Amino acid sequence: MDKIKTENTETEILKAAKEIFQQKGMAGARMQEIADKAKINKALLHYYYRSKQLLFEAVFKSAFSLLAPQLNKVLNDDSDLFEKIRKFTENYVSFVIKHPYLPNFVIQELNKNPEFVQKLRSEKNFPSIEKFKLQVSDAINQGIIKPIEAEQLFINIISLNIFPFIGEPLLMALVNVDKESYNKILENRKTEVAEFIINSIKI
Amino acid sequence: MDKIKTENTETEILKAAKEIFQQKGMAGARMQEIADKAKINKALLHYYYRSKQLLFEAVFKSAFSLLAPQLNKVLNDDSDLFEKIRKFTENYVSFVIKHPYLPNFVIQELNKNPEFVQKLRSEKNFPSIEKFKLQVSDAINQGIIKPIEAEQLFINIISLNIFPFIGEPLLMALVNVDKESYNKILENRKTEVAEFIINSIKI
DNA sequence: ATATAGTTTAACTATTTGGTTAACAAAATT
DNA sequence: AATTTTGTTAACCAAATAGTTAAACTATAT
Repeated sequence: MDKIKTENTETEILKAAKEIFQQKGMAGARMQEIADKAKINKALLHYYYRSKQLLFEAVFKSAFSLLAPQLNKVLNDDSDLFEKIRKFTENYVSFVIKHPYLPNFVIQELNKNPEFVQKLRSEKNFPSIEKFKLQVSDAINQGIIKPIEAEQLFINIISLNIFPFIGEPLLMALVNVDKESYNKILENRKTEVAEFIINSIKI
Repeated sequence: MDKIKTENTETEILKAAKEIFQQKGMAGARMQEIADKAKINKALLHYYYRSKQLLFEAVFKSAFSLLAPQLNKVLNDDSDLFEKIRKFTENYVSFVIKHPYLPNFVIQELNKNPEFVQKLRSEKNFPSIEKFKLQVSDAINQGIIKPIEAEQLFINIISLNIFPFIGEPLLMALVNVDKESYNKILENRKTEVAEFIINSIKI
């Protein structure tokens, strides 16, 4: 089947490109290396994706479309605030174990290319904070949590969950543990982080 | 003066190299661009630093030696735990405003080159967590704070302080504010973050 | 004044790298 | 069965890029 063969090749390329781009970034990635990993000729990369830039954009969009639903779990989920924080924290660790380089990749390339954000924003499913804001102010009015700006709380949640992965090599060195122990620490954070946040805001 | 002239050129190169490497990373930086920024011929870069790799290492070490004392403020300062958290948080924001690309640069290059950590570890002034551990367990024993592992608390402090800068483009988009408003949010974090942490752990 | 050591440049080289071309192979279409 | 379309490759090209060389220049010491 032609269709199947094509789809396989195209998927193979995207898979290989993801690995290389996410590990080395746009600037550090080499088309030849991607071709090798996909076990095809370099010209085929250009046949399917025209240029390094376009291949990169395909990888980037695909990465972001995996990350966005994760973020939406904090922002646009209907569950109760505390429950939401607990679920997100628990899920996020599992997510990053499946896609270890992904969050770092997205953040890194956004830093080097802040105008990308505009492109992402216009797309559907781009996470919005509005609902979360309402939920936080409701919880404050109902006396469930102490006054805090929703933006600050959101940044705290995201920071506590994402940074331990992005800063892994640095944190491992500072905390002075090996990979195995660090993984245990991360595993513990599945519950630890949520309780840390809830402790801070609950009345 | 010969000496002064040499030192100026060498310093000019390092200054230019810092800017370029910290913004674009090892892979994205171009020797020509560094030479242009330092207003010298490209051959002079090699005269003073032999290779891109060596120039990069000079920049990296210099960057880390600025970051290390900041981290030591949480780890090896003598002040009281709460006071320490407040001071660190306050200082860190000012530090990053002075060196916007620095923390991201260090973390990014460590991710792409985890073996760098070994080189850094052996150097003096490499931050150690031991003192902080004692301080936390003392505070727990004295009933000042709830039980928490020092490692987890440390990771939380660092995450809450560093990530808002590293994730700036992403967070700005998610929180849906412009640069000016985001800067205000960061400014507020100077006190906000410390209180968030202390609220969570104090009894 | 002159030798000497250090500094700087223009021009060059070798290699890497993204991208192209032309020929070939395999399917799909007629 | 013939032809068109799609997929794949080896060989090639031009631009970019790290690094080199040799000569010129500058300042200091002799």
